[in-house]
Amino acid sequence: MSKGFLQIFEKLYAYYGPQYWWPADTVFEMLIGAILVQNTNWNNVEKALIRLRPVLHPEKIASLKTDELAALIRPSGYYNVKAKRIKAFLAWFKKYDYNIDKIKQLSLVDLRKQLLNIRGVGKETADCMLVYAFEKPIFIVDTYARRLFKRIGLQMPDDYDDFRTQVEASLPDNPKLYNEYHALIVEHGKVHCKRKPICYECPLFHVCDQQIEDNIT
DNA sequence: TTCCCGGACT
DNA sequence: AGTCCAGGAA
Repeated sequence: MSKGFLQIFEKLYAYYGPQYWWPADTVFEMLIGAILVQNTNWNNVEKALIRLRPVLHPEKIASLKTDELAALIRPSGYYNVKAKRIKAFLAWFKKYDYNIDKIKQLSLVDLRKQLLNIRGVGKETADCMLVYAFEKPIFIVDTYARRLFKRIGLQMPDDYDDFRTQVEASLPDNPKLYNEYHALIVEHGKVHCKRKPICYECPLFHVCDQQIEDNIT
């Protein structure tokens, strides 16, 4: 059991410390950021959020035309697509009077289904919203998690939900844990477990199957 | 599979 | 000039 998902979490946490995610001033900003960050690096999302700041409020963004919104979020890339997605999300959000607390009262399963019904919100985006906006306990499967667990030597399912439930099976039902775990995996993916891995001083070196010959640096 | 798309980094 | 990035839809 040296390669359990909880043990991996603990090693990452011991090395990187608390990550204080999601980096946003308000829950609404987090929700918008979750759409903006799709297949985009965070640096470009920040540029878009700075331009959005003056209208970073549900009613204000809803009152913008889609192409006006697209112009504002241009630095994040895919701006025409993302403008429509933000609009679609807001249409759903409005049904709850833009009230986060009302949405939090929904069950995880019900809320997740509703989020996945929004055009432009897929599983990863929905789960990010569930964890970082609505404080629900769910494991976020992203490219960093797939790469990390595969590299460590665990054989994981390709299917998103199969992957997710397999990880969740060995973790306590704690929203704070899932919040920290995803943040730690992203940080680890950026610092050590990159596409071309940097295994020097990797906190998971001793539980990883990565061949020594790959460890140039 | 292909399209959507900017910006930092190599 | 080429690559990569907190994806999702058609």
